[in-house]
Amino acid sequence: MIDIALLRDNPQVVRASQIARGEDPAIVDAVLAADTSRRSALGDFEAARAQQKSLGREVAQAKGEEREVLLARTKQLADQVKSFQAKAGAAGEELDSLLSQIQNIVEGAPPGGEDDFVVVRHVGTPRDFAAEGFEPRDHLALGEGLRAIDTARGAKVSGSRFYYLTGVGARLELALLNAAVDQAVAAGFVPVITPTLVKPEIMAGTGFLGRHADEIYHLGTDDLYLVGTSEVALAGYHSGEIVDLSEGPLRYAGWSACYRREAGSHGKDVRGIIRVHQFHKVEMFSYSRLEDADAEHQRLLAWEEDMLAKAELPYRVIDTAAGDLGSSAARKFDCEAWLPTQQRYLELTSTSNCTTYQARRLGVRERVAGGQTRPVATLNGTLATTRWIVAILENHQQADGSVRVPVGLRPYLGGLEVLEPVS
RNA sequence: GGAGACGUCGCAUAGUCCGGUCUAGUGCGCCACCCUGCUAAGGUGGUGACCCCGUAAGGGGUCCGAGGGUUCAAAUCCCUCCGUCUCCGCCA
Repeated sequence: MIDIALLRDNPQVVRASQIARGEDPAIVDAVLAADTSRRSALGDFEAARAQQKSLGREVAQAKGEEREVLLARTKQLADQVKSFQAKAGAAGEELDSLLSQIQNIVEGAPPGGEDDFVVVRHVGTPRDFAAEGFEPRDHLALGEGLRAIDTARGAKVSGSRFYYLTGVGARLELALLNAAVDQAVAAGFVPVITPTLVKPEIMAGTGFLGRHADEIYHLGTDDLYLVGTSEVALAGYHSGEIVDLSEGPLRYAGWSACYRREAGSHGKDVRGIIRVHQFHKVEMFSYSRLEDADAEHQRLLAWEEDMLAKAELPYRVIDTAAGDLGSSAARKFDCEAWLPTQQRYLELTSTSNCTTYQARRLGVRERVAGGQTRPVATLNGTLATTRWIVAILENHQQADGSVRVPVGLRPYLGGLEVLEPVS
């Protein structure tokens, strides 16, 4: 939810943001009109209600005939109040519905669509497998050789885009996630294991039930949603609360399974575990003051890069274009690791600054000097996911099909230095 | 799954049976000021959220777990739901 006051005072800012995202700017005028009619309806209701209350007090005092006369008047008024209230309610809903369609105001993101990202920097150098004298295997071939990844049985049991991680595969995932949690804790994050089923209002509050609602699993019997990231549960954690940010941002590191329907991605990344329905993720989540949000965003990005350094992966950082931002994000940076067998970069982390968009919907506020409250900013960023296994296997593979374990992960694998194929 | 109790403005609690004087009382906490050479104690006042009108001062409205209903009028009566607790059953 964007700030209606911003829209009233600076409608051109909102229009510009909509245009940058490739969305319809005309909705701004629809909101302004709905706002006007809601205010007028609310005024009618409140005036009538005030009259009803004061008459009610007179009724309580009055006796006999005087009371009868008053009762007749109040009965009439009651109908009027009811009808005004209904009108005001409807006008309010109309406004909310329009306002909630407006996505967060873009801040600093490059204009354009998915392909218009700006590369911020490259870190590390992709290996030259030709010079090393062998053809790199892809992550699934490597994973099968290591008896680490089993997509055939995943499909047998659960369908396409499901998999088993076995042996060193399972251990490697745990190693990654544990390394991520340890790093987060060292940086002051509170580690959290979150619910993965959430109520509709929480899912809607984080902005995931808009355009891409068909990406999300829904349990109809219980009207609960399976989260696609622990961001959802962590954003909901302080919903409806007034939080204290006087000591700096509140930082949580969520550990959870993540579920995605991957509707509309048929035929894309079908091999292996690049794009799957279920995976694990450690996610950083910060509640910060709005004026600290940019700095916090940069910190989240830096922590992501620390993890990538532990995994010893070559990657680039991109500044996502406005048209490719999620509805909640004002700005987003992705870190993409080099994938040798596909000669392309693969997203491993994503950090978004959602400014006050989610907090406004979820009612997360802070108290400021003077006793006033205002919405906080929320930010999130990836520390590790199952997908990282793809990049680690491919980038650290050796000619014999074994895989060198990055030094930073060895403590989490009992000191193991090389993953050896099972013959 | 069954039975029962409970949910009030930071915390604790009154009010609910019997609807209007609740414009929600009180204690604690907190804030400001006063007093006291410091501290403690004491005194006075204040003390929530959200929305609308207004430059402001100020005025008005909504909120007693949530949502409906009855009524001229609901914290109070009725219904549904949610949550917490206790007991029983069942399952890990």
